[in-house]
Amino acid sequence: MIPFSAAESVSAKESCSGILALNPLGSYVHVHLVYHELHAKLITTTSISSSALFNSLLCCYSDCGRIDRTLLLFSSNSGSASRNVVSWTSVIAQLSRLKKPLMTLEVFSEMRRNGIWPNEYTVSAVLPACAESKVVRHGEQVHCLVWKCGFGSDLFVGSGLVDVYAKCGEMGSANKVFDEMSHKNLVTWNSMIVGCLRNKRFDFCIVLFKEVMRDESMSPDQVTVSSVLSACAHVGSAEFGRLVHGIIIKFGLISLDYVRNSLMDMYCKCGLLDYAASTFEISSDKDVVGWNVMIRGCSFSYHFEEAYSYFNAMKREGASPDESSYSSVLYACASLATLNPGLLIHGHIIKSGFSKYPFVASSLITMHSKCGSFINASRTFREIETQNVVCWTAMIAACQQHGHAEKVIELFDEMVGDGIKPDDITFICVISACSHTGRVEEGYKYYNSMIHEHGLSPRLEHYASMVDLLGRAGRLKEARKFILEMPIEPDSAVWGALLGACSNHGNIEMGKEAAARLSDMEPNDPGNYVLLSNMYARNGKLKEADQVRRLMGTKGVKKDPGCSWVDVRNSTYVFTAHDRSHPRTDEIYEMLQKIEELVKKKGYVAETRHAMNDSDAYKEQSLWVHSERLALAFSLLVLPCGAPIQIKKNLRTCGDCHTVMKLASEIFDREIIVRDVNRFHKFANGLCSCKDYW
DNA sequence: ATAGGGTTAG
Repeated sequence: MIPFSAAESVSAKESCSGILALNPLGSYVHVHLVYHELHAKLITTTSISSSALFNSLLCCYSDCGRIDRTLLLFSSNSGSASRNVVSWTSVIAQLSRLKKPLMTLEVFSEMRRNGIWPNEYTVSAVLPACAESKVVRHGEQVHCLVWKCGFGSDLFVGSGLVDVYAKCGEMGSANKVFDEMSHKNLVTWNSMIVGCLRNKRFDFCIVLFKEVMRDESMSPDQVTVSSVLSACAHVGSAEFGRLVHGIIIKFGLISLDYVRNSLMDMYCKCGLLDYAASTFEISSDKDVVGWNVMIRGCSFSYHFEEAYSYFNAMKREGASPDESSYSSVLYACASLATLNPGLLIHGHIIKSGFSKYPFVASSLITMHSKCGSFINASRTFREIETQNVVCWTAMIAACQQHGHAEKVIELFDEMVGDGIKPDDITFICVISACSHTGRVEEGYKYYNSMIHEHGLSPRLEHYASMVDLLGRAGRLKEARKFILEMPIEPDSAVWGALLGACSNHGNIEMGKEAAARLSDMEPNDPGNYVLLSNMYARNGKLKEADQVRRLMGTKGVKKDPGCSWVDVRNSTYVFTAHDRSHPRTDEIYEMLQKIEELVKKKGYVAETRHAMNDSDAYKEQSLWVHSERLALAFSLLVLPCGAPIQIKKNLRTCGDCHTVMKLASEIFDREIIVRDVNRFHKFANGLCSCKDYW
């Protein structure tokens, strides 16, 4: 047996470090074996009495990425005097770096129970774990220790404390620590900027950034600029974003992936797709996040086809899509509402094995649902191994979208039975389903259970859904009372729901009140004027209706044109009202006339309440050039007999058109569905040649 | 020590 003195061991350790330094990559296994031999010798010779030796060995295992070994070595020496503050700190820092906040805090308090006081390094190691735990109490306790030990002026400790308070949402405390720090460096400022970002204080984020720029002793780094760009994206300030772009170039940060991707994201979210694209073009090596920013970014500007082609370009250039890429491209496919591209992506996902990821799976469900295939959506849902809330909610939404209200409730109960906690969006779907099918009491029941059983506080969207629920059922007074008793300020969606209900149930007085509130909030929103005008028109007050329309004219408020589109083979054909741009327009109008005759024979009478000028004949005529009817005529003309017809719309379809579609479905004996897909979806007027996107 | 992209609704 070789006698082993502490001094010899330390030098042995140093030679091991030498090996590690010589082989920075790839030889961890080898080094690890050397440490094992060393460790074995130590055990067989003597107890590890030197703390320097003990701590070195702890560090060695850490360097080899063997936290299991570190913990084993550490706990097997629990009685040893060599476990000093440095060894505790070493273990704490390792656990903290591995993002195991609860274990880190557990070891930290065990250290305190052992009567060991932390040093500055221990505190800076444990603070990220406090931040990660999101429990402010943990941070506060460490803060107390900082006071007791007098570490308050340490730069690392101070920056760590700012970070803890900011991540726990305590911006007041973060600000206080920040202000009281006598020395600050860029990391301190960055922690504060990042904190504001996380707490949605975007304006303050920009203010702090300006202060960093004014201070000549500091230069912004990639963290500073990425964070401030994210703030610009959130407030939609392209002007300041462009300024930051200049600063990035000036400080030579443009070559960094992080920075470029944040810049592109900012431009996308501010609607400047071209700027984003040209920044992306100059990247020599495009990483996966960059591609993802562009794929998602196109959808922000409703350029869904472009999003799809970015995805294809990404594959062509050999980059590997990740979960984020698939979720983003599926969002674009869902918005296109055309099944083909979505099916192709689904194929890629199955091949690459990504279908088991919940993010991807929920996007798949939504894509199938919005592209019209409820069966595909349910099949996808059932094939997921572990469904999370978002998957369940996506499926519940799919049932809602396809009019299966009973299934919504069935699924919701099943989900809760499976121990999955519903979130705020789940409840919006469930309440909407109740609303559309007149289940007022059930809707109320779910609303109350959301608050009392599931501990969620209602947001504006929930209030709007509840007003819609009551309003649709004609319980207008209750709906109004509900609004007045809301604990938060109602928004336009809430008042809009009431106005819509007043219009449907002919309560002009209450409708006027809602409209007045709406015009205070959104004086330039065309939808509100249309709602009000329609309310007057359908309740026989044509003069007032006309006045509202005139007011729109004088104020220069314009309604977006409605359009409908159908997919035939690999092309999408778009129609607006009065559209005559298609080469087969004559045939389309002939077919339209034929439909009109046939539905009239079946007892159709035009509902002319909405239109308000001139004679009934004129009003009826204007109904017959609605875009969905043109799309219907076109589909009957070009699709094979018996093939189902799916018409998509960007705006809400009127009741009269629904009647026509229902009758036509009986007459022609085929499935005819009109779906309101995406009210933001804008196509160019007339025929849309859909290029070679799919 | 601090940092970029994503899922579900209307």
